[in-house]
Amino acid sequence: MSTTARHRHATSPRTTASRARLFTAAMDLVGDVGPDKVTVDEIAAAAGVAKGTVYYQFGSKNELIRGLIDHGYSVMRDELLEPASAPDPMEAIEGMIRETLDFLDEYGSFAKLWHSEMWLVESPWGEQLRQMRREILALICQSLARLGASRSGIRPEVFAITLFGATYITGMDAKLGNDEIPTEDRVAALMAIVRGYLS
Amino acid sequence: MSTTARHRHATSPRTTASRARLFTAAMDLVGDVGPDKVTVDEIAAAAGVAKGTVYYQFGSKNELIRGLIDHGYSVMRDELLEPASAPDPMEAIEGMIRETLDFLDEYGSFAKLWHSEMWLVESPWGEQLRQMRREILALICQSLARLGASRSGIRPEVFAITLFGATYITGMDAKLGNDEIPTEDRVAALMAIVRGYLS
Amino acid sequence: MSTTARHRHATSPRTTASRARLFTAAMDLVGDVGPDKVTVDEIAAAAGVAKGTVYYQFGSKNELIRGLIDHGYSVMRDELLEPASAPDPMEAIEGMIRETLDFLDEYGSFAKLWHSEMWLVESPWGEQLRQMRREILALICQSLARLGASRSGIRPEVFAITLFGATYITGMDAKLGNDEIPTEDRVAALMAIVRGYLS
Amino acid sequence: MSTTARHRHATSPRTTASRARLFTAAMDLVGDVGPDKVTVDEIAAAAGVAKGTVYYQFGSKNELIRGLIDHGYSVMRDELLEPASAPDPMEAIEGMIRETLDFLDEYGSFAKLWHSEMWLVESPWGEQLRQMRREILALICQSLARLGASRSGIRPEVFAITLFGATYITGMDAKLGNDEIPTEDRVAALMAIVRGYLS
DNA sequence: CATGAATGAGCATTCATTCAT
DNA sequence: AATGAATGAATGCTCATTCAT
Repeated sequence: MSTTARHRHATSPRTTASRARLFTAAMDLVGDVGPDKVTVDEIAAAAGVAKGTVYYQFGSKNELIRGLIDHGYSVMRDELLEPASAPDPMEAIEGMIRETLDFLDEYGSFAKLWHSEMWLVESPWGEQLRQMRREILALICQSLARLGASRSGIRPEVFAITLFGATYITGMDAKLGNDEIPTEDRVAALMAIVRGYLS
Repeated sequence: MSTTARHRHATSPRTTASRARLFTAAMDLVGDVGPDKVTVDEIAAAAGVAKGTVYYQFGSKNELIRGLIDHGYSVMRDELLEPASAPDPMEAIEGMIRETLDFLDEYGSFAKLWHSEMWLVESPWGEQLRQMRREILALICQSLARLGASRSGIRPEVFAITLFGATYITGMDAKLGNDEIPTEDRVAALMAIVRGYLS
Repeated sequence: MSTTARHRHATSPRTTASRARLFTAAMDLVGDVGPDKVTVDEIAAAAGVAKGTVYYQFGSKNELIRGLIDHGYSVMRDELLEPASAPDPMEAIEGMIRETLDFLDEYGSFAKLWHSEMWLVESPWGEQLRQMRREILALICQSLARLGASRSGIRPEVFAITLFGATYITGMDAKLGNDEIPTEDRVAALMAIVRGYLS
Repeated sequence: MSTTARHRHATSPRTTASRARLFTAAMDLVGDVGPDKVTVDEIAAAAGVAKGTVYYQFGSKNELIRGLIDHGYSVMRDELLEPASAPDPMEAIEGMIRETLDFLDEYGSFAKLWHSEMWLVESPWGEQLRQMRREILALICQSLARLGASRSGIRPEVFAITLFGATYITGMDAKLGNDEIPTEDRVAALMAIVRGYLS
C-alpha cells in the first residue's frame, strides 16, 4: 500500500511468487487453447497454486488476462521504441522488424490473443487491443515518414498496415514449425517490401 | 411450391432451408463473438429454428462450425483459382490480391475464425485450418514462381508468407472501420511490395 | 378395423411386417441396454424402419415396451400351464422348471426387464409386472399344493417364492456365459431343493 | 465444532458431510426410480446441496453411483464374512442366509441396482457388478464345500447359484409388502433347500 | 497470503414426440 | 401405412466466482 518511490520496477509489492507463476502459466495455456477454453482450475494447477489464489491476486479471470495483455504490450512497445530512435531511418525500420520477429518468437501467446480478440466486437479486451494496434501503427507510420515519401505515392498510413501485417504473419509463421526458414531470410523478405514501398 | 413432378432437387437433399439459415446465422455470430462465446441457443434463435434442429442438421456445435470453415474455404479457393490462371503473371497476382480483399470483405467472419483457431494447438479445427493455410501458400508460391526469380534472391516460399500476411491484415483492417482508405490504395500498397520482392 | 373372426392368431390386422420387426429389435436392444437407455431411433434403425413408424404402430415408446411385456408374459404363462397339468405332481413341478429354464434362455430380455422394473415404485410397467409375479407365484403354489404338505411345515406360499427365485437366477446365470454347466445339472439342483421342501 | 487441536479426522478428508448426504439421498432415489430416471438435480435437492457439489465430489453421476455400489458391496461382504467363519458349517450357512436377508432389508436399493444392471451388456457398472457376483458365489461355494459332498451328486458351484438366487429373491420379496411372512419362515424355507442339496 | 469446498447460472446435448407429406 | 424433418423440455456437466477458515 505504500507509495514510496521504487527504483527499478513499477510493479507493486503484490508481485509475489504466486503472481509470477500464475502469469507464466496463464500465458502458456492461453496461447495453446485460447482465453475462453482455459479454465481457472487449469491455470492454477499449472502454476502450482490453489484456485482461490487466482482471485486473491487478480480478482477475476478476465483481469488476469488483462494483465497478460498489459504486460505483453508494454514489452512490445519498449522493444520497438529502442530501434525506432536509430539515426538512420532505414536502420530504424530494419531494427523494428527484427525486434518484432524476436518479440513474436518469445511472446507468441500474447500475439495470438491480440489478433484473435481484436476483431471481436464483444471481447472484454477488444477496445484495449484495438487501441494498442492504433499506437503501434502510429509508431510505424512515424518511422516510415522519416524515409521520405513513396515514389509511387503510397500513403504511409496505408503501407504501415501492410508492413505490420506482413511482419506479424511472417513472425507467427515461424511458430508453426517452419524452422527451416532462417530469420535472416524472413528479414530480407520484409526489407524487400519496404524498398518496394519506396520505389 | 408446386407439386408437379421434379426430376431433381435444386440442392442436395441435406441442404434444407433450415441448414442454410443456420449457416448464415452462425457465420455472423461467430464473427462477432468468437466460436466459444456463441451459444447454440443464440444461433438457433438467429436462424429462426429450434435448438434441436441444429443437432438434427449438424450433430454438434463443432460440426456446424466445421461446416462453416469448409464452405468458407471452398469459396476462397474458387475465387483465388480464377485470377491465378490469367496469362500475365503480374495480372494474376494482382487479381488474386483483389479477390482476397473482396473475399475478406464478405467472409470476414470466416477469416477471423481461421486466424484465431489456426494457431491454437488444441483447437477442434486446428489441423484443418493449418492444412488450408498450406494449400493457399502453395497456390501463392506457384503464382510467384511465374514472375521469375527475385533479383534480391528472396525465395518464393518465404515471400509467399509475407505477401499472404500483408494482404490478410490489410483486408481485415478495412473491417475495423477504416473506410476512408480506398480499396485501390490498399491494392497499390500490396502491389508495391510485390515489386519490392522482384527488384 | 374389421372385426371379422380370425382363425389362427388373436393378433389384429395391425400385425404388419414393420410391427414384427420392431418387436424383435426392441426386445434385443432392451435386453442389452435397458428400457431407459434404448432410444426410439436405435430401435427403428435396428428394425430397418423410420422413426415415425414406431409411433404409427405403437403410439409411444412405453406402449411398445408394454407390448413386449404382454407378449413375453403370455408366452411364459402358456409354457408353464402345459406341464402344470401333468397327472404326477412331481413331474408337473419338474416340467415347469424345465420350461422356465427354456423360456429364460429364449426370452432373457423379457426377464431382465421384468426383474428390473418390478421393484421400482415409479415404473410405467411396475404394477403390471407385480401382478404378473403374483399370478406366477399362485400357479407355482397350486402345483406345490398337489405335492402334499411339507413335513417341515414350510408353507407353500413361502416356498413358492424361494423356488421361483432359485429357478429364475439359475436360468439367468446361463446367460452370463456359464455354458459349462449343463441344463441337466441345473434341473437336478432345482429338483433337489423341492425334495428339501418336502422332507 | 470445537477448534481444539484434532489429531486426526474421524473420517477420510474426502468424506465430507456433503458426500455422505449425497450418498444417502442417491441410494434412496436410485432404489425408487432406477439409475437412469433419477436426475442429478433430484439427488442434489434431496441431499440439500447444490448440483455443482455432486460434480465437485464425484465427478459425474455415474461415478456417484459407482461409489454407491462399492460401498454397498463392501458392507455386504463384511456381513457375509463374519458368519462364514462359524465353526459349524451348517450354522455358517444359516448365518449367511440370515445376514443376507438383513442386508437386503436395509440395502434393498443397492440390491435392485445390482440385479438390474448386472445383466446389461452395456451398463457402466456391468463388469464391476458381475465381478461382485463371482466373488459372492465363490464365498458361498466355500461354505457349501465345508458341508461335505451332496449325496445326490450336485456340484457346489451349481447349487451356489441356486441358493444365492433363492435367498436373493426371497429377501427382496419382503420389500414388496409381503410383511405377513415372518423372517423365520423365510429362513426355514431356505434352510430346507440346503438340506435338499445334501440329501 | 492462501486455500479449496461449495455454489448455481449457463451451456451443449439428448430424445420422445409431432405432423405435414 | 410410412416417413423424417423439426421440435423443445429435460438433463448431465462446466466453470467462474464466493467465502469461511
